[in-house]
Formats: sequence, C-alpha cells, structure tokens
Amino acid sequence: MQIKVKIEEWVKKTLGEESFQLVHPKDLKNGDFAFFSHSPKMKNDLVQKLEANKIPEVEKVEVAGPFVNVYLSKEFFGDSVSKIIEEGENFGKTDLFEGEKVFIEHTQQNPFKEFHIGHLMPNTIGDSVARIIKANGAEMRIASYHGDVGLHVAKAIWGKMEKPELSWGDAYAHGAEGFEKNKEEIVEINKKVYNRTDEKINSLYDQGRKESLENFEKIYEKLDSHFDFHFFESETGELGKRIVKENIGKIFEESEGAVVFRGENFEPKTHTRVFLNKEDLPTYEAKEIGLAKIKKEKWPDYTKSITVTANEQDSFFKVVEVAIGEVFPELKGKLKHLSHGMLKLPDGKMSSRTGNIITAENLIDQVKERVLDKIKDREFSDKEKNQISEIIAIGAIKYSILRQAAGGDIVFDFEKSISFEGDSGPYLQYTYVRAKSVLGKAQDLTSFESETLRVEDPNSSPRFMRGEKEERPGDFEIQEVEKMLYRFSEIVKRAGKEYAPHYLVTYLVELASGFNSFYAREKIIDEANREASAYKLALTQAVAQILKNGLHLLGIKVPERM
RNA sequence: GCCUCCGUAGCUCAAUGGAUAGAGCAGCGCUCUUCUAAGGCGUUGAUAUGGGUUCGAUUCCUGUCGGAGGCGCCA
Repeated sequence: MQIKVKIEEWVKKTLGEESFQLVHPKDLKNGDFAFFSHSPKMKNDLVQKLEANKIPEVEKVEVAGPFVNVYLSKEFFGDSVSKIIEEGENFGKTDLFEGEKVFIEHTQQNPFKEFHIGHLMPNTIGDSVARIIKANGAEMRIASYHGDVGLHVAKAIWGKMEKPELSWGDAYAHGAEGFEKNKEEIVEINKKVYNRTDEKINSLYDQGRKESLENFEKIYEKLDSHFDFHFFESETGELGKRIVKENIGKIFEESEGAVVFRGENFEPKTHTRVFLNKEDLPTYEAKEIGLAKIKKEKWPDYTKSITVTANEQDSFFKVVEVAIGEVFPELKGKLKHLSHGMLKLPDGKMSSRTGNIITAENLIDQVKERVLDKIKDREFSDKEKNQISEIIAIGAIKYSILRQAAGGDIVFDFEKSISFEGDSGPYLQYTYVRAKSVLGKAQDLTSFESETLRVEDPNSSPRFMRGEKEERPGDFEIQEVEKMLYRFSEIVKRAGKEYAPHYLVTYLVELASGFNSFYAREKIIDEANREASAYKLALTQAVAQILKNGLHLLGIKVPERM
C-alpha cells in the first residue's frame, strides 16, 4: 500500500475526520505530509491523539501555524530504499486502473505525406500516456488511424504522375501547389482512387500506400513506439455511412441535401455538424462512427477509448463523442479526447502542403550529429557511439515535447528547443549513467563486494549515525533524495489520472537534481566508512532504478554509458 | 458575431484552493591532482488588469485588455 494512502487512513481512523487534504509540504523542514486544520484550538489535541496512535512509519507530528505536519521515520526511508531495489523495474506501478481495458489511438499519420516533426507530438505524448496508463494497471491496446483515402491522396498521385522522380512527400506538396489550376483532374483521380477503375492509378496508389506505411514502421521502430492495430479511413468510411443512414430520423436528420447531427438537441449540448455531404460521401465525422464500430469489434469489452489529437479538433470531438454515444449507448462516457498543442516553426505553422517542413528523420539526424560531436573523444566504438547518440538525440527530442502540459503549443526553435543541459532529456540520462558508473565501480572494488547495497539497517545511513543534534555536511542532500524516492508511485498515479506525462518529467528532474547535489557533496564510495557507503550506494541504486523506470514511462531509453 | 483554450522572471516552462510562487536557459561570481563538469554552489529576476467568493486565490466566478484555435458539406 502506498504510504500516502496509509497516512490518510491513519489520520481518518485516529481523528474521525472525513474531509482533509493530504499534501507534501513544499519545504522539507515542514515534514513529509501535511494537512490543514480548521480549528486552531483543537490542533494540539489532534497532535496528541495522532502522537499516541502513531504507526511505525511516522516519526513525529507537529503543529505549524494552520498546518499539521507529519514526519516519516528513518525506518520508513530505509525500507523504501530496499523496496525500490527489490522491486526493480516494477517499482512505481499502481492499481489505479486495475481491471480497465483501455484503447488509445494516436499518431493519425496520413500515408503519402511526410512524417514531420509536428507528428512527433501526438506520437510522443500518446505513447507516453499509454505507458503510464499501463503502469497504473490497465490492459492496453494501441491503435493508429490513417487517412489513406481523400483529396490529399489524389494530390500526391497527381504530383507523382506529373513528376515521377519526386518522393511521395514532395509529390504531395507539388499536387497541393497545383491543385487550384488542375482541380478537375485531381478530383477525377480522387474518384478513381475510390472506385478503383484505373489500372495506373491503382498501381500508383498501392505502391505509394505500401511505401508510406513501411516508412512509418521504420520511424516508429526508431521512436520505440508500437501499435497493436492500424485502422484506415478506407474501411471506416463505408461503415460509418451505413450506420449514419440507418439512423436518419432517429439520431441524424437530412438538411440542405446533407445528413447532419443536431448537437443542440442532445445532452450534453453541442452544435450541428455534417456527417454525410451532399454527394452522399461520409465526412470525417461519419468515419469516426465507423471507427468506433471497428474498435468495438476488435476489442468488444473495452472500458475506455482515448483519442489523442491536436487541439484544433476539440469542438469536433465534443460533438462526435455525443453522436457516438447516441448510436452506441454502451459507449457513453467511455470516450476521452486528449488534445495537445501544435508544434510551430518560428515563421508559422508547419504544413506538408506548402513543403514548409522538417521531417522527423531529419531532425533526429541533426540532433544526433551534435551528440556525436560531443562524445567524439570518448573511448567508445563507432557502433556504440552511434547507438548512444541516437538514444540521446531521441531522448532530448521527446523530452522537449513532454516537459510541458500537453495542451500548449510549442514554438520549435532548433537551437533552443533541443537542449542537452539543465532541464533536459540528456540531463536525466546523464544522471542515470553517472549513478550506474558509481555502482559499477563499487562492484569492481572487492572490498565492497559483501557490503554493497545492503540496507537492512537504515541506521547505517550517515544521517542517522550522527548524534541527536549534531549537524553533518551532506545530511540535507541525503534527506532530499530519500524524501523524493518513495513518491514516485504517487506521481505515476497522478500522471495516469490526469493523462499528464509532464508531472513525471518535473518529478524526475527534481530527483535528478537532488541526486546530483548529493553526488557533488558526498563521496559515495568511501572506504573509510564502509557502513555509510553501503547505504549511500543503495540510495544511488534506487535513484538509478527510478530514473530508468520513469524515463521508460516517457518512452525515453537510457544508455549505460555516455 | 458566437464558442473553447490561454496570459507566471528578459526567454522556455512548473505549481493538488494552502506555508517564503518552483525549474531551466540567458547574465554575473565560484567550482574538475576526488566516483563522468551533459555536473555542482551562489546571485539578479515574475502571477496581464479591475472587482468578487474564501480563514487563505496563480488556481474558482466576473468585467477589461492581449494571444491562439474552432464555428454545416476538409481531415
């Protein structure tokens, strides 16, 4: 059981208080947990009661102004360090979503277009949210939904027919550029893509679609992002259209030649949107209905379906969710739209239509070059250098996306956005590598073999070996780390509850920063004081473990050396 | 015009209605005969604005100003 839950139950049981909010005080000197008490007069009584019924994890309870502060015991910290080491990669997992079956859909990448850096946002965020939800006990299925039909496809095919030497991405840009002047021709191609009556177009289409999807696979592999299902608009369109038609008069209605959903007439109230256009073709809205149906077939008893898209689709999803709930009442309340901001270049929004793009591949390579330059004098093999620089480059990029709350836009400035120092991916990776390096050295020293990582006796901690009042340099840094470590699973829980990876990012930076201060202050391997070293090494191992676990939840790998 | 989201330090971002609003970058000053200096230490610096609710508001309500996105046949 999480210590937070335990403390909550203990306070409730002891005081019979139902409503109080347990928080971590910002300042370490105010203890590990605190709650606000309304009645100043009663506070001393409360403290007496709590003191009298202390659980072993609690050291003391104090009143400070309007707050009651709870201090955890040294045994608790020692135990939690042991627990982290013992549980290893399982440490931090929670049961928040136990029994839930969660569908998550992200990275709706369109074939025939480039995977550019704008697509890194839904991919990085979606992948991390999926990992976090899974760590909170849910069963997950990850899906991607591709727009493999539509005008953009026709534009790309037209571009390719005009200039066969172009790549598909460039062919699309060329087609988009030539659209106004060649509208009829491109619209004609679009129809043929649907009805498959033209041999040449069929073959170009099949080839382009296959090539695109294969390229996506490569980049997903590189990004360590994996999908259980791929859905396509070519399959959701007809299905959605059929379902909409079946419900005309009940849920949908005809209006001005089109079929619409009157969001104003349903709860919660939204607005009208078109589901089938005048030409009787399904719009994006109808396709979502078809997609909902396909998801149900693939995984009939899912309990939640999350769709990650850019925030420009917020109002679209508000309506579509209501419509889907009407069509499939069993899905009501199970749909969740998670929106993220846009990635913009300093000179405006990125668009594959205008060719104003930086591909993800290109960005990774550029960042990788910089990392390679930084490690060129290290004694690693070329192969190792290549692997390390890729891990660091991708870590830096993902970090820059995950560090802030998902809703906000990111103005992407190459120089400023990808950082290797301070609040950055490489900072966390570096801290991990450093910790591992110390642990590696400890193992090499035979004299430490038996003591290494033994923490059965938390009294071996240097901060507990001192006399009662005596201050010792380094105590503060050790406490700072100890007091952060056990909170990891609380953060995982909160990140899961709010679908917000950035809580994890903030936490990991604080932990790393605490560890780095400790590292600078304390000699971890100290042959003159082996007992204390054992505890400090254990602390180091716990930090490394949590950094690794936490970064994994962000979809960021850790190198063993850098 | 209507709807949604946003406004925190020079810049990029945090902050569960709670204690002295945290980081990083940039700036300034230190710190590698010691476990990786992609590090550490110190220092300067912020809640757009007027009301309201509350014991307590960056957070909730409301007015103003400023920004982004969306608003029937694109996705």
